[in-house]
Amino acid sequence: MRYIQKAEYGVPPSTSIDESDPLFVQAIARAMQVLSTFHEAGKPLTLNEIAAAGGMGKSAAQRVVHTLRQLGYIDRDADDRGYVPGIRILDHTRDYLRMNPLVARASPVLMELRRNVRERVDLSLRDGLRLVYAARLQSKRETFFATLVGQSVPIYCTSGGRAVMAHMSDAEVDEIIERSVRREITPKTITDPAAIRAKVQEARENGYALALEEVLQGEIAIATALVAPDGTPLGAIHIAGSLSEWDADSFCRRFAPLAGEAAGAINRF
Amino acid sequence: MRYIQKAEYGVPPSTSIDESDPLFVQAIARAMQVLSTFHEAGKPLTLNEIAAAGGMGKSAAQRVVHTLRQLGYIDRDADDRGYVPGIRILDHTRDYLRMNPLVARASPVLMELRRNVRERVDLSLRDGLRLVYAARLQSKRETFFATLVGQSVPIYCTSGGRAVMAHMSDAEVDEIIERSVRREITPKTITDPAAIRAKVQEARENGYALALEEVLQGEIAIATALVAPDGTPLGAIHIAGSLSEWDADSFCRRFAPLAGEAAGAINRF
DNA sequence: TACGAGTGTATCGTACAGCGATACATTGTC
DNA sequence: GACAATGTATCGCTGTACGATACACTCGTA
Repeated sequence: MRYIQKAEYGVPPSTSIDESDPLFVQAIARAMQVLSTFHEAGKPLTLNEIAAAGGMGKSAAQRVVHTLRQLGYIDRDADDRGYVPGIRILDHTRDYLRMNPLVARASPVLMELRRNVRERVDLSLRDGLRLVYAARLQSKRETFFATLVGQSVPIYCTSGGRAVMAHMSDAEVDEIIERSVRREITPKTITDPAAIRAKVQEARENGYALALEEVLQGEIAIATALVAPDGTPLGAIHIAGSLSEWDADSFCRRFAPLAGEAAGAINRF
Repeated sequence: MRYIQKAEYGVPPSTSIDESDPLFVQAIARAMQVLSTFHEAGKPLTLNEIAAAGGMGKSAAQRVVHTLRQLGYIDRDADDRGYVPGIRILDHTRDYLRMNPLVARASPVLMELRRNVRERVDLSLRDGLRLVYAARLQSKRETFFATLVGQSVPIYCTSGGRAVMAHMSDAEVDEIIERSVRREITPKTITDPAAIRAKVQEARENGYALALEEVLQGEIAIATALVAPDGTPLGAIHIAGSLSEWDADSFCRRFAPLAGEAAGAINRF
């Protein structure tokens, strides 16, 4: 039985450290930490692995896993060889998507956009230094796992990220660049701060952002930002295609106006 | 700012009661219960509402919410009017989908199926008395919210549910029918035990299950079961279309063989 | 077939984490 | 301007969750 690679580019948590907060319930934190262990996992985990990864004793892990299992948030693997995330998680997924007003507003527009664009269309939301995909409308050729809800990518080297940064002050942009662990995800990934700033500036001028093979070989993507009424960027709309079918110029000429229209429709309520 | 209806047909948990289990950490249970409060919510919740819904005191709710907020599993509403689920939830969504072997195996087949079928294609997984949608490939006309990952439907009155029941013993089927809270979700919903058993029997003979407007007006759906090597049904593949474009006969003639093929391809590893 | 290293499970006395009542500060609604 | 909501903070007591340890079981290997 094969399991899918982790392949998570963005830094997951960052969750700034919390200590000696009288309202902070550490049992809950541990539970979430145990669940988060799976972020790094490529296969079902054993109790000891969970304990080790979470920096807790075996007993603690035992209790937490036991409890989460009772509740359906953790399951035994089909072959009874380890623990995997449980299906109850999906209930919360639905709640999140349903109660996020941006997703709610964006969705019909996104569907409409997908009708006019035969390429992949995504909606991503900003979370710290990364963008998390909340809705993904696949094009025909992709694999499902390239388009998972919940997948996240770094801000510094993606079209969506740059679209978002374009709506920030230079200071904020610098801070993001600074705090991001920049690495060459592909050979084409731009990691140099000055170069990133230039791409952001370019996005400001064009009204959309462009990224070429910076996260995935052969992929071209453009994005436009979704902003709150006060101008704060909240996420982005992406259109992604293959360089085997498009060159950068024609891709932009064709899709930039559509992406811009869509973002505009969403941004003015 | 509008929020999406809850519209959850299936009974969410069932989570059999647990008492005085020495390994059971109630703080964790409370955390999950707080998160589950959103299942029933149509709008951002206040602390008091959360406390009341969870049957806990205000202080307890305060601590739990505070903690979950620190960790990113709960956020303040955009207008700062209440609490909503946080984005960190999506990270776990990804883990679940990625580490579920059935989803992994089924996905490519599903994509292929969608290519040949211009209608909506879904993958659902069984959880007790309900089916939870794990992957949804929209057709052109639907709204996004009709096709949310994590949405769940009852087994007793859906095509997928009947496909699943078709692979169970009569006793098991009866138990499901018995324990389900059967109500007429639409006027066409079949709630009579004998009638349900007949539909299951029909599914056994045909190799696929059919449901007409039992959950959604105007919707026709057929489904085939996904089974474990030992024969236990784990979920189903659905193809759903509109009765404004199809009559039942031609829908089945056209799609039943495709659905059968797809399920077959998945079931033999 | 016997070993041993790895699983998951069960038990138990103790300390301190989390409990809940209560009081306060802030908002916006009538 | 008074009121009924909201979210926030404080504080002693108690019972929950802690972690060490011992056990049962399933593997793969020798």
